[in-house]
Amino acid sequence: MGRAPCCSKVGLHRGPWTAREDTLLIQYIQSHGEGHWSSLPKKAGLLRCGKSCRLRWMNYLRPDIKRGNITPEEDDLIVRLHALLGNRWSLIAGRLPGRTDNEIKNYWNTHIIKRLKIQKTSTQNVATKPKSKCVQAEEAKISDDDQENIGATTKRTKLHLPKPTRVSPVKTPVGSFCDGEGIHEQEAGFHDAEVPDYFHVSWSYDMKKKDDDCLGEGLVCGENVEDCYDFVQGFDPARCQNSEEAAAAAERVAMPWNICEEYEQDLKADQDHGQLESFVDSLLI
DNA sequence: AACTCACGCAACCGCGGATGT
DNA sequence: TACATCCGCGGTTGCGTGAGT
Repeated sequence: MGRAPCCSKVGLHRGPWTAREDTLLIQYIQSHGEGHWSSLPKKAGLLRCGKSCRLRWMNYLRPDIKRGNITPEEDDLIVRLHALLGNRWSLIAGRLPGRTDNEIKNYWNTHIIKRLKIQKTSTQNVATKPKSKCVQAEEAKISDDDQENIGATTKRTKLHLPKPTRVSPVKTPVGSFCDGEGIHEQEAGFHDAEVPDYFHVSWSYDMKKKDDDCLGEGLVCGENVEDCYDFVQGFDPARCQNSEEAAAAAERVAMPWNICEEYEQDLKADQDHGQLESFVDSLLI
């Protein structure tokens, strides 16, 4: 497995981009399109490495990038998606049109973590209404992060979670969903006794490439049953308090809930894993 | 006015999967 | 099959800037 040499090793420019460099990159991509990043700098007349060009384009120069502050709606969606997906910033960004993974990652690390820490502190000092388990889950993650950061100050270690892949073993599921009141266990909806293999079809970058808005992936392709269930229940308009909230939830993730119903009917009606595998595949095409 | 400090964000780094030869 | 290269990702760094003293 090789690795492209970094800029410093081949004497290329580093650091902030100049207006001239931006112009060269924009002009080249406008006339030749994205891609072939390794050869792009030379062709475009840039003394940058391909990775740097790609990063600059993806995170800053792309015309479809949304500028301005993260809205409360986007903030809420980031928190929800992070509870489901963890630090998979590119997947989270995929649900926020115009936002980049880098931007969301920065926003999370600066604004949201700080806010959740403040919430944690305030709720520790004042015992009031029981805290949402969603918030608790995020706080637990943050505490873990703190521990990792403590270690990182003495020795920088990197943890690379395995990329999700298609797996087949059937796990014992624990139905749960997360709403404003917390995580609810064993609620009606999914079936706890039997979980077909296809339920464990994981998030996959390949699948995602087939269709960025492939809604089947969120419905049936979570890393595990909990993820699927959280995702579905967390955004299910049918479980919102009123029609306005439901419409907003549906619009926010642009998710056709008839697929969910169809899926559940299918689950009840047919335990043939082969047929259901095909059903899942059909959703992913 | 000068200095310090904390914060936000753009950019870099290294890893590993995907793809090509 | 083995190796090289490309590409995209998440983690991290470091600089610019504004607030506070």
